Amino acid sequence: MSLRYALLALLTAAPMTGYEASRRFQSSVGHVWHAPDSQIYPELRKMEAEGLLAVEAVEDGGRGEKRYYRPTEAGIAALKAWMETPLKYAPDRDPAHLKAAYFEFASLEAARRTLRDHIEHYEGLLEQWERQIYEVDSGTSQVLSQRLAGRSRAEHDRIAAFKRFAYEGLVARAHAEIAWARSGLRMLDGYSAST
Amino acid sequence: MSLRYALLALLTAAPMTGYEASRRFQSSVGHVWHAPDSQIYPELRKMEAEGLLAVEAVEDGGRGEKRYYRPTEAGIAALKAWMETPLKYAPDRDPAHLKAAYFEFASLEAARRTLRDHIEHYEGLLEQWERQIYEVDSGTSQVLSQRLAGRSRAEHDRIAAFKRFAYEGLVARAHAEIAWARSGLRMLDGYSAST
DNA sequence: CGTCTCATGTAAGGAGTTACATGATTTA
DNA sequence: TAAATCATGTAACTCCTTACATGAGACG
Repeated sequence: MSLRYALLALLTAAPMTGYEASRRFQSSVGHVWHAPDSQIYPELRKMEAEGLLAVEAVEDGGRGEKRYYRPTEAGIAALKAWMETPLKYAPDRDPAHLKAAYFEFASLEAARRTLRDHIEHYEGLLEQWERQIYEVDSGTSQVLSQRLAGRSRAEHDRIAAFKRFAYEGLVARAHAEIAWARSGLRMLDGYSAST
Repeated sequence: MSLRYALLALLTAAPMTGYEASRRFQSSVGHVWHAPDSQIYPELRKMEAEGLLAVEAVEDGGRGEKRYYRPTEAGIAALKAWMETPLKYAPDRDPAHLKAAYFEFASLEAARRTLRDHIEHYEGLLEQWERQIYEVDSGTSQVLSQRLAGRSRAEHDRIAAFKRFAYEGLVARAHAEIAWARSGLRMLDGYSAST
């Protein structure tokens, strides 16, 4: 259910075609809510049908038309309404911690490998998220610049601060995961030394 | 796909009926991989059909029979094989951080409320997870005691250490989430003071 | 001449959620 | 006598994943 709000939020920056939306999704909201093209296109259609998005069709030199999506007032209202309602937290489902809890069924090498993979995984994300923070700070994010166009200075700061805040949380999480996996590797070292 | 491994892991502690499995699931593996009854029963049947579980049916005084599930050798092998294969990480999909990134569409009160809810949510989980650690340390966990029955002392320590390790990771995560939300509340205080 | 990007999806299937169904027995 | 627990699920639905389809123009 969050996908539609992620899309609405993205489209408030500027009207876009489905293609643009799915490209930019990945470089902005997608860091916090992933969705593949195959989900984005149908969802845009559905939102159009429900009156949350308006479409402006533009001729595109012989090869059909481009469909620019833009949130309607109902769309903006839906986004705001979602913001006012409490979140539903998805129940915990974490394969890495599940595996770790049952490492007695794994070989020592496999256990080490999964922890190293965990570190690598979160280091990759960390890099992404830190780059996002950098882009917010330096104003190099295209989506964010569009979003800020025509807003007051005070709004700029708030909007950027919120993005920064969200990414900071993810960065902190990545650090916690990496620290955890490292402590696990140390624990495993204790067991390999004794056998 | 992890559900079946969570179930296999649970059933290695002792043979159980579907009902017992779904009760105990919630007080052990369920903290790390949630699943409702409606998913557990069919999955047990499927695993039985695939030869990963064996069933011993016991008469249950007039009202039918109880079906005790126990992992077969193939089941244990499947669990071990899963342990040796690298994890697939689910793409990021985090409604709390999504919301936070677009707080400009929320009222100040709603933003505060979502952060306070976030804190409350993770404080609840923290309590659960810390209780799990306590149960591991004090030997009060029934599932864990069954699992340890008939194993050597060295194995005891390892097995308990892995459980502890898994929960420590979750505890660390909860602390990180709480700290993040608190910092968000401070940020919002800055904005409410200035308006 | 082939691959990349633009531009738009469909189709099949698995995983998870929510709500409901049934009937016995134990506990308050 | 009502509610909780034991014991077992089914059914309908949404969400997400994976793989495939098509056809134009641009780039090397």
